[in-house]
Amino acid sequence: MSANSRLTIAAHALAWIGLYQRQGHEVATSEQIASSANTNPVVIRRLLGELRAAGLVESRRGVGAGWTLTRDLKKMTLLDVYDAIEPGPLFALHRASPDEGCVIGHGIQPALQDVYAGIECTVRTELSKTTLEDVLQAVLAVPR
Amino acid sequence: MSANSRLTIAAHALAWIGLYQRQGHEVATSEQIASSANTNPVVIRRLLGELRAAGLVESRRGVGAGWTLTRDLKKMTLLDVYDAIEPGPLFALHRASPDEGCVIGHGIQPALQDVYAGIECTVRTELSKTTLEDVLQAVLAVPR
DNA sequence: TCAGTCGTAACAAAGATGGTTACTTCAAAC
DNA sequence: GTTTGAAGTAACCATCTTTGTTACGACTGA
Repeated sequence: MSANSRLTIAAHALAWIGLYQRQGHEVATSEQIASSANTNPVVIRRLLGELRAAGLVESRRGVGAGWTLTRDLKKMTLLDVYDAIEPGPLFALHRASPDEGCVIGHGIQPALQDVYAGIECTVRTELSKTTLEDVLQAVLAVPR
Repeated sequence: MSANSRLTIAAHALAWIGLYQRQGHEVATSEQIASSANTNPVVIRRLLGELRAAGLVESRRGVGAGWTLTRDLKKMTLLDVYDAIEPGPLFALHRASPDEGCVIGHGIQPALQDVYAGIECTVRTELSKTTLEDVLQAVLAVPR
């Protein structure tokens, strides 16, 4: 597995809902999205549930239920999605606290924390540059 | 666990060896490093083994055995370490291939691949800006 | 009342990471 | 040649994350 594909699936789902709505449909079902992404509807519902908590999508229940976007894809960036579904940092510090009696053990965590913070900052900046509309247009631009 | 701490432990080990050598010692043992990082010597040997494969450190066996740097910490960046120990990409594509019959399913992977490649590129650039000497100096600068 | 879809719990499978033990191999020192 | 200390490495386990799957309750429009 190595890396995780949650950002990929979330972007897939949002682009799918956006295109579907643009074609005149009101709501998209987790079943439809799962079929396109080749995964299980529950996986989609779980992921969209997190996006809903972040205010990116809404869901309706009952007959004719499904998912809708809360705002245009132009106003949604990959950073919004990332923040909604990725809780932890890119790099972790020590699992167990290093030896405070050792010079290295004492200073290594603050030292690395600064470096890691800088990297996370640039990643976030990069993610914020791409909107889901950019993603959708790039998808549509791929030749068949 | 969430994220992984391999880069952290590797940087810790390299800084430790570097400082130890600077203090006049020839070789550092996995036992000593593990004690400072509060982990198991085998974990250190495994990690240093990968760094050795990348040419960053050397090991000697027999009595008085241990680990040495192959070059100065100034000429070693976090990117060198990252490349030595992190095989996979930051973000993964779909685990199972999406539906090629669907417009989104067909174009989503090339579209996201471009975005992800750009992000990896900036992360690598950031990592290459910090040398292990920078890390060691930052460690030594932390007040007791 | 019915039917369709979300909401969610529960569980399993798989992979990554890290910890531990145990044994082999090596090379310097004696 | 024997001893000794440390690397090399296999094996196993525990934990965590992610993903897939089944099952069933909750909701709501027709």
